[in-house]
Amino acid sequence: MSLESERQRLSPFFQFGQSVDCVVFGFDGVSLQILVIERGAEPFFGYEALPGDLVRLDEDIDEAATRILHDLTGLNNVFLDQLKTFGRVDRHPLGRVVTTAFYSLINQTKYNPRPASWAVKARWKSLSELEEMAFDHRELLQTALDALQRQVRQHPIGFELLPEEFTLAQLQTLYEAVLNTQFDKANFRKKILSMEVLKALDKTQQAVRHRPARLYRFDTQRYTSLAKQGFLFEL
Amino acid sequence: MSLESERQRLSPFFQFGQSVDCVVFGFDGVSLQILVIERGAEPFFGYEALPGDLVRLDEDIDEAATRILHDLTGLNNVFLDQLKTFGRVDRHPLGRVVTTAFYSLINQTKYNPRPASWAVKARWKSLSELEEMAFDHRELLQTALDALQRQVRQHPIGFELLPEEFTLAQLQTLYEAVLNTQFDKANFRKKILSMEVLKALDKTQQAVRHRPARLYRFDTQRYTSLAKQGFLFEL
DNA sequence: CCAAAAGTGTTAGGGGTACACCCATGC
DNA sequence: GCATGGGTGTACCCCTAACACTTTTGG
Repeated sequence: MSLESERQRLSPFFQFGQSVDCVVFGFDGVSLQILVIERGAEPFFGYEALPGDLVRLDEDIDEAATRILHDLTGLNNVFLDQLKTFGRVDRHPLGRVVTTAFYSLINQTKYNPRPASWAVKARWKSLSELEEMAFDHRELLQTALDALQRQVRQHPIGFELLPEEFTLAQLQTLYEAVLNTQFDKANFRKKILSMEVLKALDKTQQAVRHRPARLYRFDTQRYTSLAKQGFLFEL
Repeated sequence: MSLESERQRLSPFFQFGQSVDCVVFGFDGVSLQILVIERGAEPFFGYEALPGDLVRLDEDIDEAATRILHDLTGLNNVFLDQLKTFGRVDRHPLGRVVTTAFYSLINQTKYNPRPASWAVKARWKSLSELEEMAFDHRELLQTALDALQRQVRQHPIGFELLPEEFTLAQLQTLYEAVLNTQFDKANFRKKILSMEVLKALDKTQQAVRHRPARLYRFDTQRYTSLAKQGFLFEL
């Protein structure tokens, strides 16, 4: 059987739509938030949804996710990772659309709202504020949350949510918000510092009415070289 | 804009093919193996490939994976988990095909070879025996291996690869093969037994020319109830 | 008795937990 | 000085790694 005859035989299968949806996490210093848009097109016009779009025929799936994130936030080089693909037959009213969910962590201090063509507006919402969502987006979100809680303990990705310079207390608050737990201050500090992936700066907080905290920066190079030697980030 | 006009506007996007590929792991008592087929159709006729097929328009993606596995092995209710979706524009010569990779763990003693329509034949190969593979299947395989090594340490999935009744030595050998390491016998036993997820049977090995080992069985119920209380399987 | 693998006990050290305490700043 | 959070030291406990040892079978 030739390539061309196979193409003919299989052509009825080529009727899928492929989309990409992004779960974008941010942190406002107190609680974990996600970026939602209000849909500006049918179906689910006016509903809250995750930012996403159909993938173009000449576009890699990863590229599509990067494009969506850039259109929405104006940011490049943000943390972006594939999560899972959702392919229930009836998940989209317009036809057979398979969606691949991505999750992204962004530093809220760098965020520039930029409603894209498919969105009326975008805004941050904490998890408790969320209303009904379009499609199966609630399920995608829950999957992303589970993944984040798993990943954040085993990979140094929490830093993506903080400003480049941060205090250990901010870092601890972030972990407590994401994991929904409490850590002992002394032990948290010892653990994170013992990994030697933070660079202590000669700077402190300004204008606080208590002893100012030292600022730190995540040392990407150091982490990369440790990781090559088998070092595992944990908790 | 109505639903119907949206359907019209978006129809040019609905030209994707969606496929599913399965990385099926097995264990022969010595080393980790995967199930490969020899392709019986173009493209890549005659090449080794992962078992997979195009998803039908009226079929969920998960269903397609289950179908493929059943057609190939005759087995139902096997461990099957989604891995990752591969969507490079040029990954398939016949057109734009996005594939979702799954990985599966099966008990080789239950396996019934059953070459499906799309395969000339299926066979077990250890990792070192693998030759060039069709499409980007080598990449899918590597991703599956990484996932397996991560998952097997944090979830009690190794048992899926063993007979229902097994010795602790078999279990240790399995872990050593998957993770490519060595464990101290005494410590391995203490660790696994301390989790209390194995049921000790009043049976031993037969016809071995040394002291016969006790047989164990994974206690699914026990694990489920422990997991609900926050217990985490580890190593 | 010997070989081979099953199965157990002991010890030393590292890492985590709990908790008490001191330090620097603004007001 | 006081309130507020930053930052540190210590004692205990458990888990783990390392390793030596005993047990049970077939031949």
